[in-house]
Amino acid sequence: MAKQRRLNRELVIEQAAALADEAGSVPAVSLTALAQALDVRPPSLYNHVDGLEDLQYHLALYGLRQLIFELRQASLGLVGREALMAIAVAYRRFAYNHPGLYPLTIRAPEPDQLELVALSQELLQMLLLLMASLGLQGTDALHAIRGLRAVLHGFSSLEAAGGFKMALDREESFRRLVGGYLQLL
Amino acid sequence: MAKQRRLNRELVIEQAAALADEAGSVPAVSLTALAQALDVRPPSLYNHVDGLEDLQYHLALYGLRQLIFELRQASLGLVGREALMAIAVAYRRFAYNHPGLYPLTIRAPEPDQLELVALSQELLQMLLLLMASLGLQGTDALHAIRGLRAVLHGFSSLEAAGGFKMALDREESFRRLVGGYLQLL
DNA sequence: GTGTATAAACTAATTATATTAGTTTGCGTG
DNA sequence: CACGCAAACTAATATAATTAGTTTATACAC
Repeated sequence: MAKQRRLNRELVIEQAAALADEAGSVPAVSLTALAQALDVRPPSLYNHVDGLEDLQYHLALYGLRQLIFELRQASLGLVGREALMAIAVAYRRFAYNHPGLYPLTIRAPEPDQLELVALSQELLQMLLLLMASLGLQGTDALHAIRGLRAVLHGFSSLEAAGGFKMALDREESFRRLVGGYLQLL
Repeated sequence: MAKQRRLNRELVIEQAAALADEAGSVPAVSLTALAQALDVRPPSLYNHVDGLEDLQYHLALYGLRQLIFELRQASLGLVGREALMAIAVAYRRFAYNHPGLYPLTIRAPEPDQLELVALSQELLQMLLLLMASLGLQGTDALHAIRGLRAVLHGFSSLEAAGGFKMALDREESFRRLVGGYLQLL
């Protein structure tokens, strides 16, 4: 019953992501709680992750990778406003389903966080292509992307934070907001 | 040099707010750091605040009160889209100037947090009046308010998080997004 | 003015967390 | 099959929040 080797970084990150989403928050994932969930002593985690900060960095990578994947899936084969609407729906769903992971996908990467920078670029590239399919280029496209992100992040994070508790259809609010915004482009 | 009585809850909250905004984050305000800034031992803070959670609750109140005040100031004497644009500018500025306090103004109040609920109502009421001045009522007004909040919170929080680091005028992005949204109403 | 009750500070101790150092051991590779 | 490494461990340290119990400044009654 001792010192079995069964962990690796991926398992650690996955378990941490599960805990974060269950708890609905990142700081709820302590190394102690994570170690407990993995049936291991806290120091053992340092074999796979370089402390709490590093764990959160890898969680951010994990979350952003998954978000990009789901957005890509959602927009497969679509172009223009249809593609953007599909992305909007997928974005909102991701934030809703992953209240722990989602906030990590937002923080801007430091220049030295190479993988995170690369993923951000990837997402930007994907949106640039879609904007182009809609006829937008250059600074117009960039302003449009900033606006889209603001709209999606704003709605999704307020919703995830329980901000829309009034008895009023949230789907309808989302449709009006995103539909309206896409019309503007 | 001993046991002078000089603190009260207001001083404690104000210092905590200052620390939070300096550090740009709420969790950076530990009771230890706060006590140090006030030249007091950590347990002494319990005479004014009922622990860390209670401190953060009062910080949220403090922040939301200030936000509402600034939004009100900004829209004084204005109606319709002009008023909403003024509010948008003030909202963004608040988030930018108070990176520590701002996130606290977002979390939805629990039903038992009476003062916070009241402040939320106050803000909602203010926006409802402005929407009415624009001819919007009932569910249309509510959807419009949700959209506005999403737009403002989305842009402001992404900006405050350092999310718009590309060399592209942030003012212009903001003008386009908010101007466009107000046109839709 | 003096005495006293209270509020606000304190010290001391407990619990929980992250982290480091140093040790043991399972297990794949040569 | 032995041997080295990686991954687990134990032990210990530092910082944070919190509680209990103690001291004392100060406001107010008399």
